[in-house]
This record gives sequence, C-alpha cells and structure tokens, in this order.
Amino acid sequence: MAELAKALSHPARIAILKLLAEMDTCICGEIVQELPLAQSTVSQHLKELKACGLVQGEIDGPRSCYCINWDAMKELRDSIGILFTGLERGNRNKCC
Amino acid sequence: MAELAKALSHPARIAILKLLAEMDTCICGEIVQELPLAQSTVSQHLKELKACGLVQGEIDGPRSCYCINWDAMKELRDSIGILFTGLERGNRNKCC
DNA sequence: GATATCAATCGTATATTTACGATATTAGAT
DNA sequence: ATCTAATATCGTAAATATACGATTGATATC
Repeated sequence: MAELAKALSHPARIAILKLLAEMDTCICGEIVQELPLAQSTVSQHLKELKACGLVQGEIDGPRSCYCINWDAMKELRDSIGILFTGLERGNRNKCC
Repeated sequence: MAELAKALSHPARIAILKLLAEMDTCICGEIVQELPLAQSTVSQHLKELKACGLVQGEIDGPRSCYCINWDAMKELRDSIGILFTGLERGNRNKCC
C-alpha cells in the first residue's frame, strides 16, 4: 500500500493519472506536451506508474500507448479505505 | 494532494496511522514500543504526519498525545476520490 | 534543588528521488 | 538502405528522505 501511495506522492504523477483518466483515448507523448517536464522525465514517471501497476502500456508502432489500470485503482481505493473505517463509525477522539 | 499521499508513502507512517485509528486512546510513546524504530525516528514521522495535518498532537505533561484528525482524513479520501470517478462510471479503456 | 522519564530536536551518514541531456531503439516513410 | 519521429534508457548532478545516536527541554517525583 505504501508503494501505491508513493506513486501518488508526486504532483507530476498525479497530473499524468488525471490526464489518462480524463482522455478516454490512451494518449502517449501528448502527456509530454501537457506537462512542463522533459520527455525523459515523463517517461520515467510513466515507468514508475507502470511498475506499481496503476497504468498499463502498449507499444503501438513507433509510439507508446498508456492507459489507467482500473482494477489496480480499485485495489488502491480499497486498501486506502482501511484507514477510513473510523470515519464511517463517526469516530471521535477521546483527547486532542 | 501529493503532499497527503506522501504521508502515506512510508510503511512506518501507515503503521502509525493504523495504530492511532485502532486505539481509541491517543497513545504517545506506545507507538515506539510497537514499531521497530528508534524513538527519534518515530518522533520524526509523527512530526511529518502532524505537518500535513493528518494527526493532531497535544502535550500532556511530560508525555505527548497524538490522535488522528478525522476531518483531514475525510479531505484526503475526497481528494483521492477524484481519481476514481472513472470507476463509478464503469470506465473501460479503448486500448491496452 | 536533584533526579528520572518522556519526547523533541540536532547533527549526520546513507539511500532514494527527481530531473535533465545525451544516446539508443523502434518502426514507419522516403 | 536511409531518414525521421516517438520513446525508452543511460549517466549523472542535485535535492530530498530516512534512520540513528546524542543532546536538549519539559515536567513530575523524591
């Protein structure tokens, strides 16, 4: 879980995930155009997102096609959900 | 949001949050006992969790009392939720 | 006031992350 | 076969994160 959270711990990667989530077409280097980062840097972030499973990649001719792995996103949401069980119970603290 | 995610990006901090969420009493140095880390390290993690608002602290005599800030947790859940709108729509990808 | 306890902070060594330019790789176009 | 465009990878510098021991600070107890 910490691993998945780490993927979300950088603004650039969140921006990438948002882009992929919004565009239904799985863009590739269009991401580079949208972000103020070098191509190699974006490629590196995409690699990390792919490594932890949050996105999938497909080599489509000379260009690459990335898209969100919604199953992994579901897992992420569920695992984070554990932390919020207290919210549903309306937990209040004894002190603080 | 990246800032909050970063707080969750380390196993020790997740462990601390879980401890605080489970025990209704706001423990302090008991956390040190539960984790295989030095006191100073735990203190540092607590400081980070406090800095991003996920936990609150109170100095109670010679000891410190920490507890979860449930409002901040709610915000975290909501902000992360943005990424999952596609899940509710049953999003499927065009490719990959 | 001296002492003990709990926790925060400091200093520091090591590891990891981040970003970039340069280079390599791949496949379509000429 | 060559050239071009889109990406991935490599090498590397700078910044940040992590962990620890040592020290400091605060408060209760003797």
